[in-house]
Amino acid sequence: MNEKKNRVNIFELAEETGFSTSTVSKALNNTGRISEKTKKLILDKAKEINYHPSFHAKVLSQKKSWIIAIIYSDNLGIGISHPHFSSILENFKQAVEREGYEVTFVNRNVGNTTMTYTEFCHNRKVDGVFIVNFYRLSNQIPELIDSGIPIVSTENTDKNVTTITSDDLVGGRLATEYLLNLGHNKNVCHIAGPLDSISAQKRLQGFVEVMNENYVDEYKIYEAVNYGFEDGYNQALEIINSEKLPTAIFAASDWLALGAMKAFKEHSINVPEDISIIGYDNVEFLQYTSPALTTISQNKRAIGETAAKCLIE
Amino acid sequence: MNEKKNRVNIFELAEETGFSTSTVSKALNNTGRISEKTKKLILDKAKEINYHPSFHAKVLSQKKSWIIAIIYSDNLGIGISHPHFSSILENFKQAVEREGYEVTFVNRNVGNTTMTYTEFCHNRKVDGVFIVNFYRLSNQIPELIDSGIPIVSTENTDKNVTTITSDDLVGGRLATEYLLNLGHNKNVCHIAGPLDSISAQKRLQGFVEVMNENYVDEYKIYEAVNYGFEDGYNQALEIINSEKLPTAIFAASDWLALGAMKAFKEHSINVPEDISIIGYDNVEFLQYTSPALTTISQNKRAIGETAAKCLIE
DNA sequence: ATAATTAGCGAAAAGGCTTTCGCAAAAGTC
DNA sequence: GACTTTTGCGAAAGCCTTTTCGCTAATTAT
Repeated sequence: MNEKKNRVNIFELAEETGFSTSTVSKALNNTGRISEKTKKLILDKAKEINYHPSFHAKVLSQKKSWIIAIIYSDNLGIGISHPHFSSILENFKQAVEREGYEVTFVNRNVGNTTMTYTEFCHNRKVDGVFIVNFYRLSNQIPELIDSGIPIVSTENTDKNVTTITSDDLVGGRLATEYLLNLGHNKNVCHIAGPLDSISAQKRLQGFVEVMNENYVDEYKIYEAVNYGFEDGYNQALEIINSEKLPTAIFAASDWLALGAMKAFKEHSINVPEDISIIGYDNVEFLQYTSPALTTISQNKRAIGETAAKCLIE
Repeated sequence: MNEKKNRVNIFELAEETGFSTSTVSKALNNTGRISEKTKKLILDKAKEINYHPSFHAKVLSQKKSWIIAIIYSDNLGIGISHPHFSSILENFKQAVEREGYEVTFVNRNVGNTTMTYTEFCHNRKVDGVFIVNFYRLSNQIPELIDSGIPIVSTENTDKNVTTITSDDLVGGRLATEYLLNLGHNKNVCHIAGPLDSISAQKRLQGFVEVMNENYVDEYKIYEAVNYGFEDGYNQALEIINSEKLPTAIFAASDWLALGAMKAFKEHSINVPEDISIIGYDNVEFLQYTSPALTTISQNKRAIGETAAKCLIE
């Protein structure tokens, strides 16, 4: 018995059972011509000697890696700990894991060289890519799309990429209708997200549509620099400095809403007594704070799972 | 020109440069006997034809995968989207990526078989394991420790595992001292975390120590079932039903604190007028809510980065 | 000028799996 | 019973690197 022997491999299993490696392989992968009897024999033995095919060898010889690459980039640099997207990601992860896949983050500076997204994906033989929360789209994305690797995205990336997103138009409408139903039929304002993002555009569109449909023309729109807390704060300051304080605000994200609330509080404007605010995204923890923020919920579970389903086909 | 050719591999690079594959390999890995001239020649060509060594082949032939496995398990089932741990994880990830490593989540049910942690790690040839927030320690952990794979953990796992954790004892003391300095020298209570966790024990210990040192003996301790929002809520109900309402509370986590606040609010007990609360963990978003929760901060960046450093050695 | 090192390089094996293809035996056809 | 088809299995090539070891050619030492 050699002490420093390597892990048990397919040859060992072949030897133990008396079959050839190819037969063993067929048994394990449930493929090719093989009798039930032989298969069972091999599988039993495999379990007995605790054999698991080497992951990397398998990837090398097949084309498939059972790995899905995550492309994630946010402006805040908080990565995985973003309350909204981490939740989408988690649900996505759970869904793909159920199908036998796993996720990895693309990391283009590996070893000494740096690769493009496409190079990374080919190099790793990843089976698919999930683009989530891409801050400003990289110019490498078109190349990635051309490469033919399946992609889904939470952002509107490209006409050729399946995009999973909650319906921002409907969401925008819902939020606005909520405010109208509260009785605010004048002096309503919308703090929009950065309007170069499709989602911000759609939410705004929903807002405007509902306003028009209800013949409300006294509304105002502010465009935030971004979706963050600070941005909400800044916009609120502008609002406070405007001639007439609105009675209701639809903020395009929960962070914007929170930031705005802080500004109002600092200026002794009470929410919701003096001004109503509705947010967007339904970041989980907000249900625990007070005053609880009314918010339009995006179903993160649905987004994550649908993305997974689409990718796996 | 064959159309359906595979990716450019080391043979191609060898052919292009006129050297053998072994020489090329040496050039790429900066190893073995090779002249500077040859090395440069090869590296230049590599860049030119856009060659990147196949990840999986490399892992297969070396022992190293440059992968670190994450073992994560929480009671809430929210995985990666846990506000506290995701932040630690993100910082850890960034730190190891800087060193050329990447992270993957261990997923024991892969393919058709299910593996133990150890099997998974060997199978993937992972170079290290980061255990973060392990809810109830699995009985597979000892086996993993024995396997010799480097491990660090955020939880007190085992005497043989390096554990990176903020100093809960000091934290517990700080929180308690804060309350004392506010003038609460009687009728203070502590909502402890589940006392089978070391961190809960330490925080409690800190509390008791400071109390004794200041000759305060009028304090009470409640043990929450877990660290969550609900648990805090439930404990607060108990507190409310007790004979005498405390004037200050040190909660062992921000969630506990938040849950408690909700209960108090429902019973028209105002925070901080009627009762002071301090939390623990410094979950980021809490700075955005109001009333802002005072909290003992755990430096998640430091934890993540230190863990990374320890693991890589 | 000769002997002893050293530097530079390549052939081949190892790492562990899948898959094609061919062959013999078993089964089915008339 | 002769002929075709199906079935079960194995040899060998492919996937892509790294690494050991031995062989020249170039240096250095004497």
